[in-house]
Amino acid sequence: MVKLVDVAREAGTSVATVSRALNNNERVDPALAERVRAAAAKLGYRPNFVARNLRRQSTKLWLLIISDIEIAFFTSVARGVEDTALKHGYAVVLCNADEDDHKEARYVDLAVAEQAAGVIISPHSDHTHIERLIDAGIPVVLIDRGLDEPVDSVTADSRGGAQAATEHLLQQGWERPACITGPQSAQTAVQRRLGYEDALKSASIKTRRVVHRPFTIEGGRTATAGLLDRNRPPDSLFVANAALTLGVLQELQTRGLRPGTDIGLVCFDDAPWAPFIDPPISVVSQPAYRMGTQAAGLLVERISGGRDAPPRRIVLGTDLIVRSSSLHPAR
Amino acid sequence: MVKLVDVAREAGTSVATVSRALNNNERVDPALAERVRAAAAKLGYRPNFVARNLRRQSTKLWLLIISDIEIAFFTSVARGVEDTALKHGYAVVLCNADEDDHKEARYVDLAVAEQAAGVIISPHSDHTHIERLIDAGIPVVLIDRGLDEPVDSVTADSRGGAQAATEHLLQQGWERPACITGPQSAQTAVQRRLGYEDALKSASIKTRRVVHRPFTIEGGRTATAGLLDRNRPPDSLFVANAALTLGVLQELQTRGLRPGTDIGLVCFDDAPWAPFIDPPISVVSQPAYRMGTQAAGLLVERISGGRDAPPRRIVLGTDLIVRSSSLHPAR
DNA sequence: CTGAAAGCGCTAACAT
DNA sequence: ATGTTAGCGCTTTCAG
Repeated sequence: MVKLVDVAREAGTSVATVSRALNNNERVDPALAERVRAAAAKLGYRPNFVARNLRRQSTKLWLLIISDIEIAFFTSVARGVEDTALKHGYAVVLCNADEDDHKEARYVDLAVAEQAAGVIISPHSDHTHIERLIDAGIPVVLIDRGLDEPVDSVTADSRGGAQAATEHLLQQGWERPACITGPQSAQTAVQRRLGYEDALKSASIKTRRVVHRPFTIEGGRTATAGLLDRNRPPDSLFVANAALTLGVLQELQTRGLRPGTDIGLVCFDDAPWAPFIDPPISVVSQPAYRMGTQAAGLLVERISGGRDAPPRRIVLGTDLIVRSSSLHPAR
Repeated sequence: MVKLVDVAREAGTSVATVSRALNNNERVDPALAERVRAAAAKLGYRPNFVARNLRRQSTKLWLLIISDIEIAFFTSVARGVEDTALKHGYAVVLCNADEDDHKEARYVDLAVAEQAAGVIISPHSDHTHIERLIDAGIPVVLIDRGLDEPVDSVTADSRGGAQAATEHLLQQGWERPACITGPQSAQTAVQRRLGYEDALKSASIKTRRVVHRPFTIEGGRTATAGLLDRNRPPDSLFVANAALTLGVLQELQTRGLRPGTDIGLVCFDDAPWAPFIDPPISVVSQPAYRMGTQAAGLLVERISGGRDAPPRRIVLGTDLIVRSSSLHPAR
């Protein structure tokens, strides 16, 4: 490993000058600086971030802790975060917490141990993790899911989107909707359920038909099976995310039920494949990429600007995109 | 920030003892050790990895550098890597290089600067990055794409899979296939093209009809449009990944062409949505998760075992899954 | 079994 | 403008 002192010797100067020249923020004689850069290049010098970080007591690294890497929504968010981070000189690494408080804790520990410059996280349910970050003085912004903590956050209007989707189903003429949503521990899952119930309430429908499952394909499959095996099965479904939807589709196919003909279907998240399903799926679309850029923007401000500024909560709207799966055959 | 010396004071001992007690690898008096642990807990001590890493000159961190986070294949790989890494005490963070040599270079720099314990990477095209890692003494294993470098790698048999897919198309009775693949710079893209051409050769078909595009939805769309606008358009398509496939589907839908009826279609990668498309898509399936676990296993061995052991190249087989999109209507 | 002290590579006072 | 040096928090000899 070639280090500063080696470069200094090669360039015939001191480590301090080399450090200054290479970080080209201090005034150092242009000719000398050039000699230093040449020496560094010749020796193939690479700064040791570990040492630098220890000395500076700060890094240029963000951790983006998401709850499930296999959900397309989060990968779009990640893109947004990344693009913005890059512009401001931060590197961002992704951590997959997998809807698991334990794994999430591991990554939070990693963030404080590595002295991350900031963290963007879609928290599962354990708010103590967020507090740990705050205690360690690491700026945090929540994404996708808010918490009661006084922290910056960027979320989509899950409740409103769910309500709109359900109302659409009802307007189409479907009469016995059901809601398949994520685990009680995930804020988005309950918000979407609440929005669904808001719509039922407005329509004076008493029967709720709500089922909570993990946000997985398997969860969607078993939820659908359970619902359809009831005495009075639902005639339509509001599904709270794309993974669940895949499971719903699977179970429907198994039973020979066709969305839009035999059963109404609206889903949260506009997955890229939604338009090509048979029939095309009606969805509630979230501005995932923009959520990422906004969260990153908030983090940048929090880091450089006012550490003590009041927390900001950004809530972005959702769009209902009607395709065929939600259309009632009688109309 | 509470540090070792604080814990030492609280426990009435020295930093050395605290360090030993907390890393519980040295022989230290059980009673004292207990007192130290209590003090650490009371003060909420968290080790500073930056300092530890600087001293140890090593970390427990892996970087997984993938070429596109939005491709489901890579997210499955990531799961596999992660699960295995965890078992061996490593934390893994994901880096999205986005099929961009520049971004890839940034993350490679990050790996050496942060002294990563190991790197798993699906290289784009620039083998100098790999060399940089090797020069820095960081164990590397390639995934998805091999290179000529003497490094461990885990890949799928892209060429064989592509050949099988194309032969299947031909056996079905399609006569004028075309191939939509990724950029020339991606090894998988050319391997799949080669497999496609192998099949044509065996069938004595001279017209190649190959188009290279970025591995994106937009790439698939424009490729399809270009192909269909030719004088003698193809009657069937072999598509080299899932993102491209989405674009193909889009363009086909726009033109009112139905796969399996108007045009044959087989794709690489068994995306979770493939069975639910109208009609269900025939695919070549790669064992993504297993590729991840195998790569991680290789890395563990490389780190702990023989640094100088000869490189191992693992090639996993692929499966052709026939659904409806590839079936010829005349049969 | 425990403590004192050196030093990982770098940056930032401080001195010149 | 440049050099000298202390020290970031930790681990690990080396003494005791």
